[in-house]
Amino acid sequence: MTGDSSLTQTDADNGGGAERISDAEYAVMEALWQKSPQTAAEVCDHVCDQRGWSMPTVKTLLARLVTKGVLATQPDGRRFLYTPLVAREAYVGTESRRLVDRLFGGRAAPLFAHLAESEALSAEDIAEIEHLLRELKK
Amino acid sequence: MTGDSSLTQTDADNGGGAERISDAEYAVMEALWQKSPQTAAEVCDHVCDQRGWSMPTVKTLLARLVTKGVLATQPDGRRFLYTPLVAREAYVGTESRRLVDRLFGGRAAPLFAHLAESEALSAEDIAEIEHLLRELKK
DNA sequence: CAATTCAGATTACATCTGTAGTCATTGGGA
DNA sequence: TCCCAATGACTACAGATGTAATCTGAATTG
Repeated sequence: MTGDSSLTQTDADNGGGAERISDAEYAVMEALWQKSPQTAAEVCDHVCDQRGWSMPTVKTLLARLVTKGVLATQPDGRRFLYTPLVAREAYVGTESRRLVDRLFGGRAAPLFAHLAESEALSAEDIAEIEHLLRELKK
Repeated sequence: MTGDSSLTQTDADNGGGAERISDAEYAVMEALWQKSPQTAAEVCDHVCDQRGWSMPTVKTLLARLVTKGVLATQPDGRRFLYTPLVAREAYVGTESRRLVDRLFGGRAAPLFAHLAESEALSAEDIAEIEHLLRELKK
């Protein structure tokens, strides 16, 4: 399973999975996680308004993400199609764990407690979490 | 209640509470949250080994934190005592919310679900969370 | 009282980030 | 066929960050 199709990935962080994605870069990833592949122009349609960016900015961010090895490019005529190489799930997982590790000594309960205390939990959230707990105990 | 003691705070982010604390800076804050006030040397004792830093590095970080308005200084003879101006609670709250907003659309339940799925929840965590839930419902 | 030393202040510098401008190429329409 | 418009590549540049060296002034000590 070496060459599926023709996605090109710049060898960057294969393996460790470090390569942090910055705030601005994250916005671009969001767009691509919602739908991919997309051209730079399409990505811009999704984010330029929202963030007040111009095309060059998006181009730069896309390029950086390719360099970081989290986006793959695929030539499509004269332009490129961009596809995420890391799943949103993975990213979200890494970031969540980072936070829990840093701020709560790796324990999730204190985070939960904190959210509860700061009233960041809606009734819905609570109901949903109870449900999840029941699932977990099965 | 204007002049309690003689803490000096550089006017920086009074009000908004933005002023992000960087990763390295966070390590310094951790030390001061554990015990304060402390001198630069004491802080270094706590973090220099851990992070492989030298005194100058700690000094720089302390200075930046003072500029950012999250540390207060208090002269003590020829040196300074540093004290956090923002509580750990507050910081942790802000950062948690940031994550939940960015990654989970502001909902805590999906975060919880994610932690559950990725087995980041220990049995202890679960028990504790159940307990918290019961508290919440009272 | 002078020299050493310690602490803060200033300066340094590479990299990362945010945000863009400009250049060069190339496919498509006049 | 030739020029224009679109597109990726390269360059730019200020501010944040990580990490530290050096300068400077004052306290300690012989």
